[in-house]
Amino acid sequence: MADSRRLDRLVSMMRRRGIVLPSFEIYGGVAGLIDYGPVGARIKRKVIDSWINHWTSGGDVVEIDSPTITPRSVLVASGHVGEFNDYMSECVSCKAVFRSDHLIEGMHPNPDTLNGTDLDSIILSNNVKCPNCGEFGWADARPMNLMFPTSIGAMSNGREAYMRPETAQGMFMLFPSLYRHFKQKLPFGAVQTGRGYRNEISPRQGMIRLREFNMAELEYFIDPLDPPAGDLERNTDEVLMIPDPDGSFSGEVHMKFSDAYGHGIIKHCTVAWFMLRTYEFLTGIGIDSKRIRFRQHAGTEMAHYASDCWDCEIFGEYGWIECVGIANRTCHDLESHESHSGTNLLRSWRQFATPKKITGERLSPVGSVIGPVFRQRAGEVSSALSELEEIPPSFPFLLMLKDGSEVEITSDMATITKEDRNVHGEWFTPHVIEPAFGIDRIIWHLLDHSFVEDGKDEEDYVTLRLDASVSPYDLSIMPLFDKEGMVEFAKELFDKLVSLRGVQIDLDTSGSIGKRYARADEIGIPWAVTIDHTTLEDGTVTIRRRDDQVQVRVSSGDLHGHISNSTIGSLF
RNA sequence: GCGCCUGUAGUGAAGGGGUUAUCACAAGAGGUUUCCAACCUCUUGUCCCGGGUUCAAAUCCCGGCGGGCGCACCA
Repeated sequence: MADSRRLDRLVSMMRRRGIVLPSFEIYGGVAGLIDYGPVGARIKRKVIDSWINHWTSGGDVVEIDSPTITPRSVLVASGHVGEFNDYMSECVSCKAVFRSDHLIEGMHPNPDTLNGTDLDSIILSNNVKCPNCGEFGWADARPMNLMFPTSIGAMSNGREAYMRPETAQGMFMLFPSLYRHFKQKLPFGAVQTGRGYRNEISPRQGMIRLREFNMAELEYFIDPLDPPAGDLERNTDEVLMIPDPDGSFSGEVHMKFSDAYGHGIIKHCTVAWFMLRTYEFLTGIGIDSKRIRFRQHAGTEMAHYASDCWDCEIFGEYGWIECVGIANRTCHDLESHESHSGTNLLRSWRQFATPKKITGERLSPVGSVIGPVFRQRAGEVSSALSELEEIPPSFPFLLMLKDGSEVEITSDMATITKEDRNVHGEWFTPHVIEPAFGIDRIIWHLLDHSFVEDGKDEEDYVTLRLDASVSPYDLSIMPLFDKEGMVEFAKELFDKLVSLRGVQIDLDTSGSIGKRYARADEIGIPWAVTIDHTTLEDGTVTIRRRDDQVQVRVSSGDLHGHISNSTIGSLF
């Protein structure tokens, strides 16, 4: 954060050129909401497309898309309703606000399970002091809900719902379909990009903390007994990592991913693999590798669902900012959704290498006795009997039914049968490894790292050195002058090139040629094609490389081929 | 949410209780020009919103909204 004016100039440029701007500005604006303008929206589209392609090109990951409106019950099961409903207490003398459960740390075994009244009485009876001013007066604890509530249905009695705080739940909901799609074989994954919502208390730092934000998440489902990993040797960069300070390593280390896993810093091989893939993605779209680091969460700051967690942080004008979270969510989500929804569809079958021979004893209900004794409940009793895993040592005994009630079973109600059977496999709940990307934060750092100012002729000349994969236009076409048919030639060339699939061309005919190069450089267009007199004679054009202004001359036919193959760089 | 600072064309700034609010760059039209923000002419466009004080408010006061920083919160 050396030059605070650089931040101002970057933000000004982003507004002026239509990259990122405040939303609803003519009505005064809304904190925490931003617009991507005409140029920014193209950059964002390219970043998201690169991201989806990065994860799905291996064939084991598919893209899905699910609603942002999410029924309350889903978010109760996921833990978000509890987690995002913290109570806050306000000091009456200095107006400072604190999380109520943090104030009574150590005074109750589970402070985060308490309601407002309980919290208030514990605060009162323990004479809790305000950490800020030292006074003892507290206002009633009030819930702070970071989720946007809404309701499904136009009338007031609609079903309770929230705008999703993350996209991950959509992938969990779709697990049965994914399981079928992948022929019932782990591992597999699903990605989703889209909006997430968090009603932040005070959004800050431009587009870093937003109330509505773009996220991109991958949920990768694995067998915990057979965790997959790719080739960790394939990237040999020494990457900055900050291991859990409570672990055996402390401080910073520079290490290859394979070594960090080998030394036990990264605990899970799939997590290590996704950290490597994350690093490849970020550097691939132009994030400076020297400004990337991975930080392991300490046990105390772990999100409620995660058992091991790494942040990928990127350094920019706001310091180190978390842009990606890579978490081992274990079986928490799927298991919780199974129990809350009452389904048993969120599991996977694990085939044993060799079938296991089970020999054991089982109770067989005697219908002729159970029927007359239990009447309507006879069916429940019978199934509970045959599902008993351990046979009680003696009769009579008490049998617990599904509804929690107990019945007495006498020896004439069941016979003991021996059974031998082959078990070929078992059902289990898959574990989930989740890389979650904050797209807006990544775009910010792309712009930050690309924003280069150099004083040509004592002027601030701005070049956005975006990687071609994320630049808003593939190239800019500029007729040198507006005469002798140069503009007409440029328009024909434009029409030919934009007919190519996915190619975006900028056509700029106004102002001097130098001004047009400057305009194109400022929004990061990597190539500028100039139409000049020679073009009119032999059909060749010049291509100028943004980052060093070097030009080459090619036929317009060659240009066509190189554009469609994204191989313009090979001409230089 | 609290405290301090702050809000003037697209961007950056100057000014300021009283005629039509100023400048640079940017943008548009035309001219000129044989490749890096050149030049000439013309043009478009601004005092965050609401209330108050006043003969008169963009200017002073209050509130809201937005922005920056610190605290708190959050990942």
